[in-house]
Amino acid sequence: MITILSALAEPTRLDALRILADGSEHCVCELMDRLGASQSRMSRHMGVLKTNGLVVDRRDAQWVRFRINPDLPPHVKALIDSVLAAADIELPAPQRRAA
Amino acid sequence: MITILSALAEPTRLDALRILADGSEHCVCELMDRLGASQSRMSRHMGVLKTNGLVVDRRDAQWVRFRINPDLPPHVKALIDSVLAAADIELPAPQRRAA
DNA sequence: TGGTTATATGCGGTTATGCGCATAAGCAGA
DNA sequence: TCTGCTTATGCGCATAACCGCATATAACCA
Repeated sequence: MITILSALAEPTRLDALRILADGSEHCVCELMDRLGASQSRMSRHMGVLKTNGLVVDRRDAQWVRFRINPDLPPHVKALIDSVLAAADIELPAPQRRAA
Repeated sequence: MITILSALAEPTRLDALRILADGSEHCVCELMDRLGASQSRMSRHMGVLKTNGLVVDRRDAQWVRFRINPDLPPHVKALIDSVLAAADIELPAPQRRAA
């Protein structure tokens, strides 16, 4: 639990998880681009998420595709959902001008 | 959110929160004793929880009584509940011998 | 005032974490 | 095989986190 919380307590990792939370696979290069992270930084952060069992990866030609670990224990899945939901509330939805 | 997760990602702090989760007040000395933590360590960890708004304290004679912040935003309260629930599942209930 | 209990904090040391840079390793296509 | 694209990793650095020790602060009581 401590290691899971530590893994979640880092902005780039949390952002990556949010992207992965759509349920589909994303390669490191996409995450780098979308999060503005350097290659080594992104790779290491994904390594942390993988080591802690939060994500799984798969080699696909030159790419490595990450997705949320589909075999996550239910209470861990619930925890991640709580974290992402709380983070969504914390950053208020982008304001758009009234019409 | 990151600061909250960081605050939760430390064993002594998480254990302290679990004790506070009964809803009542607990002084630092009680937390020290129950968690086997030194005085300065316990005081500093409670300071972190306080700084991050997870708990509030109150001077009561020589004691300082801590309790979960009653004004916690609902999504943060839900997050803490998820964490404690997940931690409870992770450490299985202590086995007791069959009769 | 002086002594006791409870809590906070300054300081220094050790370890952990995050980063960039350079480079290695894996894969595909010419 | 050579080249290019993608990802992983060794290394060193800077900073943050955590700890114990000693001391300061606060409240209580005699």
